[in-house]
Amino acid sequence: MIQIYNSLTRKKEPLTPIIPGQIHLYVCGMTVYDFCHLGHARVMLVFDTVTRYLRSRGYQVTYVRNITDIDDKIIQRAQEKNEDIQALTERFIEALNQDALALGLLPPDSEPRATTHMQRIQEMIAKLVDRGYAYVAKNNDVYFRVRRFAPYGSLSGKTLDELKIGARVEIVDEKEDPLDFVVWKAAKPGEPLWDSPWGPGRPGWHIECSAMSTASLGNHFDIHGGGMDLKFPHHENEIAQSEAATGDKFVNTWMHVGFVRLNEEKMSKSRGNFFTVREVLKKFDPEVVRCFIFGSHYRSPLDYSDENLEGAKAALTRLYLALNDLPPTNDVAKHSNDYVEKFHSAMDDDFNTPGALAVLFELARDINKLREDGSAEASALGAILKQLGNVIGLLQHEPQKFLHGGPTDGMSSRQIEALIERRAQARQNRNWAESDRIRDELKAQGIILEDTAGRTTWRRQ
RNA sequence: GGCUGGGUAGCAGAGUGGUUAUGCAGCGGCCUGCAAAGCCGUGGACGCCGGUUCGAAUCCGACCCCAGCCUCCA
Repeated sequence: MIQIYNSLTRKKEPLTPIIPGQIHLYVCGMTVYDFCHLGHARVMLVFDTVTRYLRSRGYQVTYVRNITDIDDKIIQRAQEKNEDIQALTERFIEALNQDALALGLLPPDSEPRATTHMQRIQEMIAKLVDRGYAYVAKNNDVYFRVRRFAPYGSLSGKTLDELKIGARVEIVDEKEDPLDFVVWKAAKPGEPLWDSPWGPGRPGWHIECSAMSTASLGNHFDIHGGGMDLKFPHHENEIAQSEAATGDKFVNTWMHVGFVRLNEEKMSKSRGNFFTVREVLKKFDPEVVRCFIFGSHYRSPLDYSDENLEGAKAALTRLYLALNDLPPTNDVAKHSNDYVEKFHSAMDDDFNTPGALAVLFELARDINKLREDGSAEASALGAILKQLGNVIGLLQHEPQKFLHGGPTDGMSSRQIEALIERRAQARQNRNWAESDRIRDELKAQGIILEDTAGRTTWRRQ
């Protein structure tokens, strides 16, 4: 039984699909005015793995990840750069696609964009206005009437009065209540606009996701995900708008991914303390990034540092070393089900990837042991290791390709192998001084040699 | 101030009312020309104070500390 922690109830709950065997999943994706950083990568990797895992367990998953391509920040950035808004968003959507590909993310089943959902957005706003949940203010903005929606605050655990005490919201005279939020913004000079029954303008951010998610997955769907920082107000507002407009329950399970931190501080665009995906991938293999992200639970904070990435690399190298040079086999390992069950029980428990990784390390150890005993069963266990690794997007390379991979500015394979050949001759002549000199020379270039079973293998540090 | 999440061995990081997490690092051994990798063994932990219990790091209560949200943010 798969259990997922639901932010709405603050409890782990059994996954019970609305339509048996199917999971409809919506994730708030990027606002495209800059490159993805590691925080975005974490969210995308987590839901990539949620999707992969649920599919491996037999669910038919529909994974929708939206693109916010109209928003204050985008307009602001376009003005700063003196660039056309659409040119700017297209540029960063292309960058997003490159990063997603580099990270080995499965493409979502659909990637709706806010700008292509204007009709749906306006239909929802019209319903909200009709039903008295939203009102047109004197400045022609349309606001959601927060006090009209009784459950408001249930996701974030706040009451309206608590919110009011700490309110930092912009005071707009036109609002009936300072906590009311905008669903349609009247056009300002120089800003992009769409015609609407309330005059020319553009949608508020929150209504975009309400419209895109319900358009893609129906009024009521299984899982909605995003970063922790979206819980309030974004997701709280989505619930209010969607349920007020459709009259249906919106989402069963809310999943929120913890922050990536840098020096104990949240990594974020507004603070400017972030590493982009492309910067990190210059230094580390995408699977190393995956291994780093999955080394902690998706809801916990995760501290980025080069040391921690190096640790993930060492861990992943251990797994690949266990798989390296295993002869192929069609045999099935005797105890394979034990490992698979253990892996599943970790993942079934709210996607406990660190627990799942621990099973992979157990497998690696048992493979190494069987190898030492000269048992042919090592290969069969290797197949299980690879299969389970693949479920979370790891161990997809040929082991040798991973071990030989790394910075492309170093020595070429040919140069390395020539030196290994020279060293082999020295060793044959029991010229240990020369042999060790060559090994040290390679070490200085980040190449590790291993003499095993009468031959020498190498890998990049 | 309110709300949310967290404090686990040198570091990272799961989990659990009594029995090995796991990875990196340490120590001892095996293997090796020496290494590396690997295997075996091993030390070291659950923020503080109370309570419940035969037994709590795990449950309950208070407290301290950290991060985040309450304005845009994944």
